[in-house]
Amino acid sequence: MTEIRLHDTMAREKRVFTPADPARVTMYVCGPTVYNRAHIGNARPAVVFDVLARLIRHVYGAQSLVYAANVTDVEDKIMAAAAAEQVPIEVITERYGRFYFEDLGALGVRRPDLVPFATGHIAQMVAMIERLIAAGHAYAAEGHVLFDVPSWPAYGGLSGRPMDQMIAGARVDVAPYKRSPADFVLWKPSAPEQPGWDSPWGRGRPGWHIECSAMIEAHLGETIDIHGGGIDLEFPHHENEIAQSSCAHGGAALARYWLHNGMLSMASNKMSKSLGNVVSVGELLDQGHKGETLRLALLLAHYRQPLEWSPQLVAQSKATLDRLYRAAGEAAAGAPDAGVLDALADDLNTPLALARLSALGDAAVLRGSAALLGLLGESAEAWFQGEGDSRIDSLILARTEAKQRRDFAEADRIRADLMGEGIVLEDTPQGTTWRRA
RNA sequence: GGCCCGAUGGCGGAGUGGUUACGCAGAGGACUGCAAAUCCUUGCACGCCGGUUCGAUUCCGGCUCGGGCCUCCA
Repeated sequence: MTEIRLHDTMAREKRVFTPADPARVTMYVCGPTVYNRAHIGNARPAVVFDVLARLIRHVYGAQSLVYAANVTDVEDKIMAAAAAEQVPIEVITERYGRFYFEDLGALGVRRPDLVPFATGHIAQMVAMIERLIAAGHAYAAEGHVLFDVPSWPAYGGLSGRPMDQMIAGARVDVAPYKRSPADFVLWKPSAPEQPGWDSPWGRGRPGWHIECSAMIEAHLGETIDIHGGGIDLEFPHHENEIAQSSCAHGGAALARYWLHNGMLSMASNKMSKSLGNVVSVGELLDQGHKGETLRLALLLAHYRQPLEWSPQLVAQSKATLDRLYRAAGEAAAGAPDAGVLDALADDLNTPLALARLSALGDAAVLRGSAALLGLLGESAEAWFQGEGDSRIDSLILARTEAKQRRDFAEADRIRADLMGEGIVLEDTPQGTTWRRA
């Protein structure tokens, strides 16, 4: 069996991956807060962990993996978006939740096995909070419930931040109801016009971190194999998840391997809505880029490295796919190449896997290997031509006839006109084909 | 200020204690009516300063630069 090695953020090194139960590998990845259209940076973890899911299924069996990714559908930004449109939050979350999965689908991302929504798990969150209070790790104060960070000495292990230093370094105004500046909210009160649920602490809503802990427990268990997400979630989100889950489970580890993808940048800064340097997946698709081109662009760099998004990156991705599809032709997928598989098994080294992919000579092996990356999923004809076009076909016929009577001026004029439309003609021994540039 | 990560050729991007991938772009050639595609050939790099070593791009330290995070926030 192929040995998978993964870089574990907790251990800060690559470790051999050994699932607790190879027949049921559990993976959880933090998903989106659905209040607007996903940008291409948001798509990176989805694509990266989709590749990991494909790899695990290849190695351990198609039915071996239980992959869950949440949707946060109650959060202050959602409330703000709903207020701006004067609609209930469900209108916002339903709309952007659907966009999210449409966009990811275009990128070839398979829907995770489980997609839990936060609002569907309020009861589990309340129950977990009650257990944390009973265990002495949380306390209620002024309608809030806070996690008592000093009660959990191991806090900070993932991000490498000693607790005392964080308390000393707190630079924001500390809410008066907090016992320690490091304490974080598990539950907060809702004003009458805000979405809320009844709880032992009054009508309110959950804090951001508790939803992941509760949904992981509900769907995957106390200790999962892999927990993933963007590196920007390492602290505080994942640190807080660990504290909540470990304290609710008698100290049991939340995850055995922690994986974090690097950030996508644009104009040399992290792509983020607050900075405004974003480009949405929808925009890119509307510009005519194929989803697969965007997917490959995200896989051109190793997942832990930062990646600068640029038109050149997309162009390179497109050129690479053109070449791979030419090599793949209409072959059916065969068994994947061992070199490609090994590259992916080595902490998802997609750049090395792609280099080895380029060197493959057998079209069937190429198809099968690319499938591990979720690439080359369509026929070469569909990739290059899309839908049939009778107008172009007739122009090609006219050009062929011109060539036959050696009227090259006319033939070149037709070719140049089509080139102006972004249609490239290629003469082969079997006749003339066309593709979009 | 604190914690963490990174620095490879025009661009993207692997990897390695000693012969330094691969892709894109570029150059030359073959092929073509001319192109395109394809094939062949080819130029171009390991941030700076020390240390360890027979030998460092690779290990260690410092520096510089860049990026991420620093708690109900993105």
